[in-house]
Amino acid sequence: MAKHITNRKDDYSQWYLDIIKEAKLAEHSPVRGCMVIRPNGFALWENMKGVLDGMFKDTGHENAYFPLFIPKSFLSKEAQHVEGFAKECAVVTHSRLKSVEGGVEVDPESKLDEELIVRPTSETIIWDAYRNWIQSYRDLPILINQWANVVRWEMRTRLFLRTMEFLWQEGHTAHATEEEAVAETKQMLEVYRKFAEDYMAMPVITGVKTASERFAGAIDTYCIEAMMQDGKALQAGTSHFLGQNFAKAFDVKFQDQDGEHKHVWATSWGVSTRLIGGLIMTHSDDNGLVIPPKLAPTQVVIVPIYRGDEQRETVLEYAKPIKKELEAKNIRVSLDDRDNQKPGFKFAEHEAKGTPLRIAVGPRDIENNNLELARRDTLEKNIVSREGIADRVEELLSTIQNELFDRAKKRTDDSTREVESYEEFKKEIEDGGFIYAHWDGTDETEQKIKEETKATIRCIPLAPDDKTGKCMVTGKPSERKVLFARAY
RNA sequence: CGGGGAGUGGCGCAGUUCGGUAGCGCAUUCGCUUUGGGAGCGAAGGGUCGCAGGUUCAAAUCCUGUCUCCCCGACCA
Repeated sequence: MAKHITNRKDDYSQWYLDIIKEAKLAEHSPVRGCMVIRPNGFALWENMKGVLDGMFKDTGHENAYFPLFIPKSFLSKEAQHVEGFAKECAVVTHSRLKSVEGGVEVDPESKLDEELIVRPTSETIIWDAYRNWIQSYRDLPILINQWANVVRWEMRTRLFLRTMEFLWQEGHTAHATEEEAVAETKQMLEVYRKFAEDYMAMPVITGVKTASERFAGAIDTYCIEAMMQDGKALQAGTSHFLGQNFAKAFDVKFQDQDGEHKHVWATSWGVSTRLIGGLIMTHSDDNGLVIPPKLAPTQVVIVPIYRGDEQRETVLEYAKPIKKELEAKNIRVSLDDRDNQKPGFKFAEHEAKGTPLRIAVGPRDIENNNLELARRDTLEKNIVSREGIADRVEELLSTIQNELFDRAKKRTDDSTREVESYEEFKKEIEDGGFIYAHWDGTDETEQKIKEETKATIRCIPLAPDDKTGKCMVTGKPSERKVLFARAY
């Protein structure tokens, strides 16, 4: 049998690329570091967007859109923010091309007075707008999200995980009080956790970033961290408490009930197409992509099996009502009636694409009033009765969703250890996974660990931990263990 | 920016050591047979061998230059 996907353990990078290629999710573009998202990949993204967007609206947010271009001067207003993004910005300097012999060149006459930056994130342009929108405490809070593309001029890229241009959502909120902004930050982190775990079936650890890993311009960066099958961690979403940094930089004040003029409090939060990379690396196997049912563009595929035109008609007539029954339950189902591919090819193809359930019907099944039901996640096949198929499928989709999470959770838990000594840490980190260890809270120690072991502090978990101890490196007192891993 | 690898029909590759005028698999098109795990046979179409110079009677192959992509690092969602 032809096999197109590399073994995971053999070469994880190649395996990851094979999955994307075989599932037709995306491919490299002619422009370095950019990505063409193919229809299969985009359909998945749209489903993810749909769920997230609903969750944002449920928490009182609304969508808006801000410009792609940011005047250079805006980026220089918040010192830390510039520091963080200056090194990776695409800059527009001219507005015209002109024809020359053999092609076109930039018209030097069209040089812009002020260069434009292609947004690496939209805090600055949004806060410039908020200044005009906010006068009174009655104008607050502002709870806005935007779906957009951003550009970060990365040195090294990987499909979905890090591309120069990527799609994301960025929420930007403004509040009258610190407490409210902090609550918003935590609320959105919880939205992300819920989405990752309940929809992507990807277990995550929630926590706060250390100072060195913090978003440029934030007071606190909260994050969700997931563990991939190769033992590396993936930052899957961030929610930032920005304090009054941007309000001060863009002079955004409001008059409070007490008549005082105050700077507003801010948050921002985002998740990106990187989530697709996380989804791939969490569930896929050596047969291809595995998509959790809740997000799968196609949840069930029906593959007819027949010999000759006459049988084809019979089988399709048997299959069509099944499709209708499933659709009546809002199950996303497709009937693969292509006549130019054999069933075996279709089986393999739908496995590569990650369709959660497959129903095969042929003369044998019709005769016995049966169907063959195959799970993508476990590759189990069962002959089941035609009667009550819709209920069975509905239940099975839910089972698959839950079991995908349980398996990923077990894998994550199994890969999570606690260590006491630095020696032990150095040894354990080689096996990948999450490691809890004591840390003295200093930047220097964190840096030293990173240089010596390539491991970073993924977060200081929100989950309570009252076990005090001593830093594994310096022996200085530590209030709690923090989460380490090598990361993407 | 450092280290490694690669550019040859749409895709994946062989051919380069030792120059002789381009080949294989998949895909595509047509025909017939097939269809319960990536079909078989027959026929056909499709490539100025990344680009630019040079050596030579002759260059995918040798020399010089150059561009691009991928992987591993540094940087980062």
